Amino acid sequence: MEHRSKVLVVEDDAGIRQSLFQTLNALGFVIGEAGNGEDALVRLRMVDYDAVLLDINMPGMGGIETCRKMSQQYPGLPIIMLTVLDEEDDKVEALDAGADDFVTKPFQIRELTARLRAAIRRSKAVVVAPNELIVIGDVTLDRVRHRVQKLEVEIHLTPKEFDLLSYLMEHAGRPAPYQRLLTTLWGPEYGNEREYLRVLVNQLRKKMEDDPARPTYILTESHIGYRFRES
Amino acid sequence: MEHRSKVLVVEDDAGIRQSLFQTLNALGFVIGEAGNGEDALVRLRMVDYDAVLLDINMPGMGGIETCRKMSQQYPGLPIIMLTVLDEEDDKVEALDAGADDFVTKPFQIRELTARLRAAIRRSKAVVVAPNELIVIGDVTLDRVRHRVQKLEVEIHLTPKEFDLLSYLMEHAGRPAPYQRLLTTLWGPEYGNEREYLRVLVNQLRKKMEDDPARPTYILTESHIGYRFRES
DNA sequence: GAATTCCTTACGAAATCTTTATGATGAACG
DNA sequence: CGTTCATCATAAAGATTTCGTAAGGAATTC
Repeated sequence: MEHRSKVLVVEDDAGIRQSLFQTLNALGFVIGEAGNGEDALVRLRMVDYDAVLLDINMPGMGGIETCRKMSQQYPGLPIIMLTVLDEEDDKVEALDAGADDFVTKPFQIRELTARLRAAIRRSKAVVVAPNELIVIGDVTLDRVRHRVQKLEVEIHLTPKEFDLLSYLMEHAGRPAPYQRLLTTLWGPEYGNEREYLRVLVNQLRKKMEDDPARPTYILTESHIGYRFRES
Repeated sequence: MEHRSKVLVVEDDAGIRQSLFQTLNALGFVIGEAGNGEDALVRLRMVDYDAVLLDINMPGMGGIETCRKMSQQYPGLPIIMLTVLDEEDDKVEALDAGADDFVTKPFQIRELTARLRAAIRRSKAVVVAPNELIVIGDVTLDRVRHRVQKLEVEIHLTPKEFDLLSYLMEHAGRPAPYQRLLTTLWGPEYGNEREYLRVLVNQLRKKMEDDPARPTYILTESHIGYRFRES
């Protein structure tokens, strides 16, 4: 079930590469390795990676140049660069070359994975947006046919309920503030009518949550709004 | 390889200035000197310094006033003030005037350079990574998803708690004065209600510190405010 | 006109925020 | 060296806001 993200590690130091391989592999990532930029580009042509971990200091085609080529050839591919402390100027260049984020060596593996996951999540989110089909967990929302299914079973929603769910699922993972929900659902002049929202959420939960009192899909962010759980 | 940082030392006492010059120069900094505030501002126009070391007690335009002018004219320029022991009010004023950090005289050169380097690193990092993910130690704060994790496990925070942590982590390493925290969290009319802040900090510590009585993340700067530890 | 959808109100429960009180800590002072 | 005073930490109670839920009526659709 759980989709293991594929990450390409590009690093000339075989020791670091090895250690990254072991650690990330143990954490559930599928790792590909490359010792230089050219090699990395070849591997990208063969395998569909979810992200690239790229050392900025490499002999031959350097990290910056590799980064530029990658982001040209594979726009949207998350690239995280490994930089050394106090070489902040490199980062500006790297950003320009299309890097998404940085981790400075020596790094904590926790920070690395956190940024890696965040970058992958972001890249996926972009794909979802123009898509007419959103699938999260057991729930499938078809924006074209205006239909919602949970575990292959159709759930009948009223138009307002559908719009709410649609908005929440599109922004799954991040809280949707009351105000935004109200204005997108009812119009700009409605901004304070939270009661409407409460009632609507309640109806929606009754239709799609196993236990409306203990929701697992539509979660409430107290004082802020609501958010759909992510994947 | 290592880019030597340029630091402007502003200090009226020629002896201290001289000694700072020698020490910092030996440690790899490129030093510019100014004997008063006016002179310092002139030099800033000519050279692109990475940081300023500014004595708070100076004849003519005092350190505070100089600091205010500098941070207005060069926002983002790290300013570290040299204060004398037990002049807490000066420190608050200095922070308010735009200083990043301070070192109390008499100081250890080690502490001075540590703060100096930290301030420079921070200033560069801000330009480079306007990131929604802040990772410090075991704590990860995601501003987009409005979530905080410590060691991969989620910590539930109320909105106020989140805002406080968010501000502290964003400014990690430098002291956040009461006043600023109060006005950013409660609004401009709140400036003296330190009790609120104390209680809020206490709640936050209970949720994220291993031992709230001996905090390692949210440190208190006596008479000044609070400071999130850096990396 | 029957069914569906939507709007509106109401109220107990829960979460969050504010306020007060008390003990601990540490610096200032005689 | 003990006292005084201010700040800080902490707990706990009280006030306020927000949430969930049911229910009734208006508007709309079929």
